Amino acid sequence: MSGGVDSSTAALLMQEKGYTCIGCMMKLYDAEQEDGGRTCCSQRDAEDARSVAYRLGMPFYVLNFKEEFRENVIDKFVDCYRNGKTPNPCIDCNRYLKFDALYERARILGCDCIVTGHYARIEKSGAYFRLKKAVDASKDQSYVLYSLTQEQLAHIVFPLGELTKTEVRHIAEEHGFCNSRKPDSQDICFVPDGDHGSFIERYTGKPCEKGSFTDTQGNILGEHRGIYRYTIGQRRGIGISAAEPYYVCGIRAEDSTVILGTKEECMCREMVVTDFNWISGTALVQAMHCSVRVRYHAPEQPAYIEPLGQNSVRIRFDAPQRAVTPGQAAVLYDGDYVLGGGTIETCSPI
RNA sequence: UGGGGUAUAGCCAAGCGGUAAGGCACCAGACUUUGACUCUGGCAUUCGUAGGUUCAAAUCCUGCUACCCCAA
Repeated sequence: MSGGVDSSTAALLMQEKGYTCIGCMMKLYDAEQEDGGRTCCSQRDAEDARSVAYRLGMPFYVLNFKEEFRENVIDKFVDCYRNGKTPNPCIDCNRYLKFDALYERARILGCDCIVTGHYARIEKSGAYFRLKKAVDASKDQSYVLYSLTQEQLAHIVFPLGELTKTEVRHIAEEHGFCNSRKPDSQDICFVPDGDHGSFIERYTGKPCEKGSFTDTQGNILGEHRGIYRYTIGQRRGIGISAAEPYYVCGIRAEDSTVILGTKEECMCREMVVTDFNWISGTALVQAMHCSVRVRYHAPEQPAYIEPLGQNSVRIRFDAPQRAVTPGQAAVLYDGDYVLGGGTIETCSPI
């Protein structure tokens, strides 16, 4: 229970189905500042979660996962950015914390399954479990859940998968939850001010690591404030005026260079995706066509998928895509079902 | 110390006597359980400077200053 309306409502719905539940909140880090509840670990969030648990008559535990979070989310986040890539910490948090560390702890507590407020569905199909998009397409979170294994899927329940956000808020309101109108969380929870560049400098203790902006020909256009402040496709924050806006179309960590170009120069046709997880538990053997999502809120794009060893695939889009970004997740879909996903390792310009 | 040209926001730039377009950059919101993208809004009481003409001047005239080009 994060203290938000979704996990609170999930707890309620599970209890209404007759399950005996305990409320758990993960303490993931020490908030640098308490700034009005846009994080997931503030004092306020804990009070909200506890308040709901109390109202539902559930025991409520705050579990300390600061060490695991630091190792598997924050450190990875920082390393990823410093390697010129763009991390997705929410995916790592799901993978290593919510559905791994917390799952382990839940078993110790004698629980049969974990319930979260994610908007996604799990379906049993024969001996297998399938991960499916939420009914509310605008809130669908299947993208950030691609790393789930069959074993995990067998012990997870997503009670909100069939509901819309509006319905969830309505249910929370009806039950008098104090967080029924709480704004949706946003930004990286451990960087509440949104300035991840400065966060990385504070965290590593290293000052601003400047370097050059160049165009795609290698001409120097200016000086940047650290490669970790940029991501592929980014327009704002470059500070160079020209006839056309500049977009980041490449980041070279070796010599700390950020390559700028036009919107067209950010297009990509093919990428290699590693650390791949197939929801079915069986790796792809034969090349195939399916749909691919390369960012959270983006429609899937048709593409051709080829296996590259056990854990990697090569993906060629039917049509070029803009700003495909190493470090971000590529998730494969067959209609509403998630086939699997992995981390974008490299992408090649058109 | 001969001739010519240009000076408009952080950058580029329209305007050519009637009350400062646009683009880039920047800022603020919206969107968003990652980073981005995108969208909306804001951004020169003032046109290098000092005077003059005019009901009215960024626009015309004069001086000055700065920069650029061509000759030396």
